[in-house]
Amino acid sequence: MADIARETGVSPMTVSRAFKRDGAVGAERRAEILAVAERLGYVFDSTASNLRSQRTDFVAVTIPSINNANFADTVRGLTEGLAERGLQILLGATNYDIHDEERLIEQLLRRRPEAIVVTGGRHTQRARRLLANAGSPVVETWDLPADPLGHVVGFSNADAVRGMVDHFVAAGYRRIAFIGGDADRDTRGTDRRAGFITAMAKRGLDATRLIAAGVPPISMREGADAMALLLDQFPETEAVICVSDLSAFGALTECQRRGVDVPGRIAIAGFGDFELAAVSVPSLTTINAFAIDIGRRTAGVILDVLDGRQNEPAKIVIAPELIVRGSSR
Amino acid sequence: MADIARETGVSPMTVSRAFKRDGAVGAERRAEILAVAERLGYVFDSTASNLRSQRTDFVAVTIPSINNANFADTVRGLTEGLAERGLQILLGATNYDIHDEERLIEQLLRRRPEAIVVTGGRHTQRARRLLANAGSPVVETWDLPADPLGHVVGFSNADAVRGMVDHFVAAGYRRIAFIGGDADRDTRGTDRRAGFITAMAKRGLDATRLIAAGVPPISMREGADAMALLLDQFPETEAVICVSDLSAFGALTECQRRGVDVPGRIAIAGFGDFELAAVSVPSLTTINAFAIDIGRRTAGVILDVLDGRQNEPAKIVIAPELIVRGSSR
DNA sequence: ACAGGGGATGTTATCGATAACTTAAATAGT
DNA sequence: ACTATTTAAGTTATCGATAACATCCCCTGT
Repeated sequence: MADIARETGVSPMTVSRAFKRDGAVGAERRAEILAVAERLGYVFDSTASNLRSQRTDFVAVTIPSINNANFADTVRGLTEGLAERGLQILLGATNYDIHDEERLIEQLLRRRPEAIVVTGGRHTQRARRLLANAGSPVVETWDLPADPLGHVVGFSNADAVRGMVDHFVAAGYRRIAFIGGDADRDTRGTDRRAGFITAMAKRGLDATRLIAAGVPPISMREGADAMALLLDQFPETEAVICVSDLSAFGALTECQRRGVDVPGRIAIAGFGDFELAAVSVPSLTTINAFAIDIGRRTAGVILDVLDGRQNEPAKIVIAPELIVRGSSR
Repeated sequence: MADIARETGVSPMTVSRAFKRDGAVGAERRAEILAVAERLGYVFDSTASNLRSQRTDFVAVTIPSINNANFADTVRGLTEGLAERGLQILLGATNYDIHDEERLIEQLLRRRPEAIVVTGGRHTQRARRLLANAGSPVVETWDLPADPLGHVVGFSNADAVRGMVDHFVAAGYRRIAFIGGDADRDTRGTDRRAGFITAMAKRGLDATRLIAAGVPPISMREGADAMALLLDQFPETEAVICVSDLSAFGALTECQRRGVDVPGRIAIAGFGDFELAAVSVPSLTTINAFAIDIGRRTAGVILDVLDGRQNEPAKIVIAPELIVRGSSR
């Protein structure tokens, strides 16, 4: 900046102002400064700006995996919502592990983000403390934690699956199974299974047809393997709810390989309304959790908080939508 | 740090050293300092560190879309390879648009990354200038640019599709079509189509069965629409190569909806070896571009450059693998 | 016993932009 | 015509860690 200032015959402060949107600089002078900067190949150094202004224009985001269309959609909604204010996403993946999450959160907080968005409401004790002390707004998403750390934009995974069970029972299915992972690593998956069990139990139905298909998040392949197990172990099953559309699709393909009619012999439901679910043959009954809206609404909350329009912890409840398609009645 | 120093009875410099891996601090003293820091709820402030040390421990990465399993895999490979050195990924999406890419690159360079990884070898003139002047190593991936900016880890998209055409011709197919997007936004998609055309032309085969199915990247749905068009316009087609596995799967489902036998009546191939391709029924013939290896190798190049083990521009050529599955002979 | 070397610690100045304050000029208002 | 207000600059000090250099102490070898 000093070079540009010398070249233009102004003070460095004026150069600094020329690089800000609302900087108090005359229009032609600003144009000249920016032209000189471009000619010299100058690129603004935000590390200095970050330190002095105590603003980084980062929003930290943790998601379980970047290779998941649902979370990617949430990130997209966030990115779009925050871009207009010049806020950049600093993204990290937790690999569905709350200890990895703790490490990641600490790393991210060192960068002094303006806000931090986490996926889910279950964290290690230390992660909770770090977030509470961070001084920046915290938003928990994709869940409705009983004891929120700050703001919440999400829904109850358990309730969503309960809705699916209710629908299946109303449609006449009774012997219903659940396919999920074999550990509590993926807290959303665990909540979905819990929702299945309570909904079945409430109606006096057998809630023990549970297939565990590998370490969460389970893949299409694992969904297929799970369906194979299910057909062997519980051949009388009429319908199966899978923890995600990916495993549901895998399960569907296993039926196709075995010549098992879907939905005639067995109905299948997934979760997440991935594009796959709409396109596959048959298309998949599923639950749309409005992933991109979670991102958009989260961005809205963050902007409101940073602009002082929102002071109380926000709680935005997304209502997942049941989508009945060809894989079930 | 000053507070911790006072509390512990050492100088701030010693506290600073205690937070570095190889800092010259006695083991018990370091433990005491870290304990005091934890008790005070101190979180290291990297903004100051970034400025003074002129190191950010960021590696900037631009990908076309985060909602793509291939690019997500590359990011995963990168993340894993760089994590051991404490390097964090700063990720941005270009939306398959080189003008968005230019803006993104400028934004990212302001953060002074240690290196920058871009997807593809086609950039705006200004983006090229920015990258060339950045002073940090540049790696172009997922392509083999004729005029590289720096390091390259990739493969020829055109050659990969040529290999697929060769295979199809060897398998006896002659009337072969290509399904892709309708614009040159996605340069990899454009290269793949070009590879198809030259390979067909070289063999004297009709290379005009080209279906454009919407703005790249084309979705499963658009792949299905494209297959509908193809079956109407060129009903004699024996095989179709799709720009990606997603569109190939969409195309497959359209055949299933219409009762068109795959591969009996028409063969289908995709690109990318997404999990979908291995699981679907029939499974999809495709090309594995080893996305995760691109990420790993790129991480390797970056570490080599930063450690001074690599001074010349690296050119790492990945050999895509043809995977023949049930959707073709 | 003493030079030489390495490990642990302290001191000082600095990274590069900008917040906060001040000043000068221009414009508006009565 | 003269004060009040706005606009466009300049000055100075600072954000918080750390590079670079200096110091001290302990250990080793001869």
